[in-house]
Amino acid sequence: MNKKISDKVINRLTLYHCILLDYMEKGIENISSPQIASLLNIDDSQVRKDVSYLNNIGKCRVGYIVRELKESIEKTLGFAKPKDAFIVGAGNLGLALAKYTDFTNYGLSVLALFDNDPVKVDMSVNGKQIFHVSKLPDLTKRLNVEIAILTVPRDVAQATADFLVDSNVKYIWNFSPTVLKVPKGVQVWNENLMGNFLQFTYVMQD
Amino acid sequence: MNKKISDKVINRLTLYHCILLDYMEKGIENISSPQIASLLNIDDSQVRKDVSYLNNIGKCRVGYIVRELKESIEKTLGFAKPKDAFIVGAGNLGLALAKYTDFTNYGLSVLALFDNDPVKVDMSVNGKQIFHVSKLPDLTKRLNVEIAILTVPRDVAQATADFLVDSNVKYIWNFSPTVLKVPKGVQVWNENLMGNFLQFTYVMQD
DNA sequence: TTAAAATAGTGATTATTTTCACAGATTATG
DNA sequence: CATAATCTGTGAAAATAATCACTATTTTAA
Repeated sequence: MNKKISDKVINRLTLYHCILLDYMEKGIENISSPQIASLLNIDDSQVRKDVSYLNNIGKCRVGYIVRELKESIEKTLGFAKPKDAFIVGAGNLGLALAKYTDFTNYGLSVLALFDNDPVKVDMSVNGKQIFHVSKLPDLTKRLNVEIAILTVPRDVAQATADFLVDSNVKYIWNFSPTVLKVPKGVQVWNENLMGNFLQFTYVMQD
Repeated sequence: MNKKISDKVINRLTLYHCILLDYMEKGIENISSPQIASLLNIDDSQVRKDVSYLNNIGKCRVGYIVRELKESIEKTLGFAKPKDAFIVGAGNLGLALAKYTDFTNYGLSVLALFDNDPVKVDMSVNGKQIFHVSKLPDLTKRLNVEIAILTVPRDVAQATADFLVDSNVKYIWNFSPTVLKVPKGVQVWNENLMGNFLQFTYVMQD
């Protein structure tokens, strides 16, 4: 069952996970595919197909066990394996992400922030220190960090990305509204906030 | 040519738009489909198919005119039609979004923020006032705002969404990691930050 | 005890998306 | 001027994704 799971399925699984968290908090122990489907306005067979990628078995007439389903999603999507990251750019968005406590629930640890503004350097956010960006190459090496969360302004995004690549960063989660050029072996995930918004608002047009 | 454009195409068009912005700043006047494609690691015929949804004509052996292509994307995706929104939840993420100047480039105006913390109320961020959330029903009506950007903590997200629905909000851009239940006629777009991240990190697993 | 209702699991079908392949057009070059 | 190179635009084919339809199972209730 090690078949590769597509992006679409993963995205839905994370939404199922949100629902399961909610059910757990409410103390509900079982959930059925039609229930999940109706919350997301999708087909219930879709839910069952997605779940079939996990090592999880539902019960007829009852559905899935909330806790078990939640845990198999976590296991499959790698919540379990903790991942360390740096936030590069201690602007508003960078600070917001640094304070975002939900990250830890999903296995992501932000170890530190970096910025080139002397005023910000040596300040501390949510227990994480802000370093001058010149310290980055050394720290990525020493702490073995391969993930950078890029929250710098658009006009310096590419230059910063180049610097990250030189510092041996392998994965860049890019919040700048720009398409980064990186060499093979380095992966970029574009958050593309405005793009998502436009996708949303496109339906508003008559 | 009023065929509905799918989410996938829209998402790619916004990425093309980022590239075009960049080319314009660099003063490059033309761009070809293979150029765009190689930046995004996609097929060049894909780019041409996507562009065919726009009212835009490329030139053989030259490609597209950067400025024209950029403008037809903006027109098609509705950048032109300005949209007013409120940010609900003046926490770190809400404040970061309030300061995010790129919004205006994409036709989104944040008119005000709302929070229930008395300390924050009446403060001002980037020229936008923070109101107590109790003022929201009146202001949505008076300013005719239908879009809310929801950045409250997860545990109050559903209750806040219910309140927004009662206040006649029609579109909710949801940054809380939770699936909202809303009546028909109200649309939710889940930003699902952690979900996106997990999609990204899934490839890191061996 | 039996029938009805609800649910998972899944193969088949349909719909959508991506890629391929090539005609037609244009530019550059020798 | 002719040839080669390189684009766009697009119909056809291939790949992917979503939905349908049905079976088997379990629970509930008459």
